[in-house]
Amino acid sequence: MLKISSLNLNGIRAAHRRGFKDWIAQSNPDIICLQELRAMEHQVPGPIQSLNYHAFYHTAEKKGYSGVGILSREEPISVQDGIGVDWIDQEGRVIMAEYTDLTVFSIYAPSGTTGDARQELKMEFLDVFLPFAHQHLEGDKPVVFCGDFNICHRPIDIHNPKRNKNTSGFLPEERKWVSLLLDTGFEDVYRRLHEGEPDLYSWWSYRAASKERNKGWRIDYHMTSPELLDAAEEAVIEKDWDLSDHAPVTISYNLG
Amino acid sequence: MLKISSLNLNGIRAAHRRGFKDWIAQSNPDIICLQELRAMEHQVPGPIQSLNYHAFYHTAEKKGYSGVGILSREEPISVQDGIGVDWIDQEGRVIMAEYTDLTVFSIYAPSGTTGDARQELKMEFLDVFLPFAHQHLEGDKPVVFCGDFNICHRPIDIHNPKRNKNTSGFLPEERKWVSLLLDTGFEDVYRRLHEGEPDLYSWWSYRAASKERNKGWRIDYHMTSPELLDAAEEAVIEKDWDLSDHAPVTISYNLG
DNA sequence: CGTGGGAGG
DNA sequence: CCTCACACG
Repeated sequence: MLKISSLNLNGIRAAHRRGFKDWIAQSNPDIICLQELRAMEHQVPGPIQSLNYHAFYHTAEKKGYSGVGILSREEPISVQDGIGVDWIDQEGRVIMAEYTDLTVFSIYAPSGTTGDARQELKMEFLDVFLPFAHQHLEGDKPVVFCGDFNICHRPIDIHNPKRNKNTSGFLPEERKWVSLLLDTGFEDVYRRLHEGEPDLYSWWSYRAASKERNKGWRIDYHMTSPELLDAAEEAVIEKDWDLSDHAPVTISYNLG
Repeated sequence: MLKISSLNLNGIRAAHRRGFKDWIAQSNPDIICLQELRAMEHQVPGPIQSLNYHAFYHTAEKKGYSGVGILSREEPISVQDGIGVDWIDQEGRVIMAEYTDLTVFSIYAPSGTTGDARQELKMEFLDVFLPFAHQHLEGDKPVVFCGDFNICHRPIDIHNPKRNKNTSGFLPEERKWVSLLLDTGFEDVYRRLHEGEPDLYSWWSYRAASKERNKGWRIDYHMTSPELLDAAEEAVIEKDWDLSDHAPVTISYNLG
């Protein structure tokens, strides 16, 4: 069994203070895909650097901003940063680690909530991501794109679909993009293992006590090649931990 | 008896969180001279605005920076902001409240620790302050200039005089300025009531656990006209409170 | 509401 | 070390 977690940390230093190490000790994933490090590699807290994981980070040029990483018990065969577009790679939004049996990505799509300019860049990221993802889907290894896509797919994935239909993260063109991804070979494994179940979210605003009222969004995904859906045995959102405004999305894959 | 306190708050909002109201309730000064409000008047916490004091503030134009104020149980006859020099008055460093029996100032001298340019402005402030103070000394009412002068007068007023002899706040020209003030009619009342007593400080750096080791500086003063020295009965630095990096300097005057 | 940076102390 | 303003989410 291979346990893979995806977690937007909202600052690896803050998450460390909130018990990131305790969560690792308890949940014990084989691979952890991290987003929003909000730190340079040398700023990662020592206790996290000392964990018994191989660690790879792709940080943003801007300090305290974005950044992705992958931790894994097994040493990867190769690691690759970025997607090949300058502005995206300067923001530290894509990292890949290739293992013997599968390839893993940690993905952090831009947020569009701060204005039109950023929303346009978000759509540009999605446009660039789609062929990039397909190219890796056509490789001969199973592949999983874990991460914060900053999009809710369907009304069931958001606590208030009506009120948010014009909100970045739940816009028709964003939702269509996820549908397209799923119609062209990818599987939203968490949802496939929880079809029709409402109130399952991975992010809650820090405002207005959203989490205790479970007013959330499901914007963190494992987007996989088909064989990983078949391999998936359990998918959980670990919302009892308060590591950040996101919860870890953890899926156990039986790679046989 | 008239109890007057001087306190650099290092942010009135932070001081409020640290128990400013509790200190007032317990110490119960008649007049409180405040420095470093680091807030606009509308940002002063409601519970402080609701205290049974008349409150007057002279804030800086720059947000979150400097600012002085006077709280008093008695309503002043008049209040005056500033010293008549634009850059000083834009920084909110001087406020006066005139009462029936005395005139009270709250003073916040610039810090020179951030570089030569600010050190020069500090000296300019001191140059402007001296004739301003003397002009009020020659009025017919007792006068007290309470505040953070950002200068230690003598070796006894600082925990490490040798190491700090070239540090802003303990420079020869700054120390001479205080001597000049005291040689031309003003009294450092706290020191006069504690002649020769070492280890009495009003400020401790937040770094290196300075306060618990009492590695401090005495930079907060009541500088008074001579009749107020005669009236002074008790002078205490209330260092048991942790309201900011400064402690209240509280003196009880018997105005007969 | 919360994180991180940076100025100012 | 601490406070505040600001950018970003």
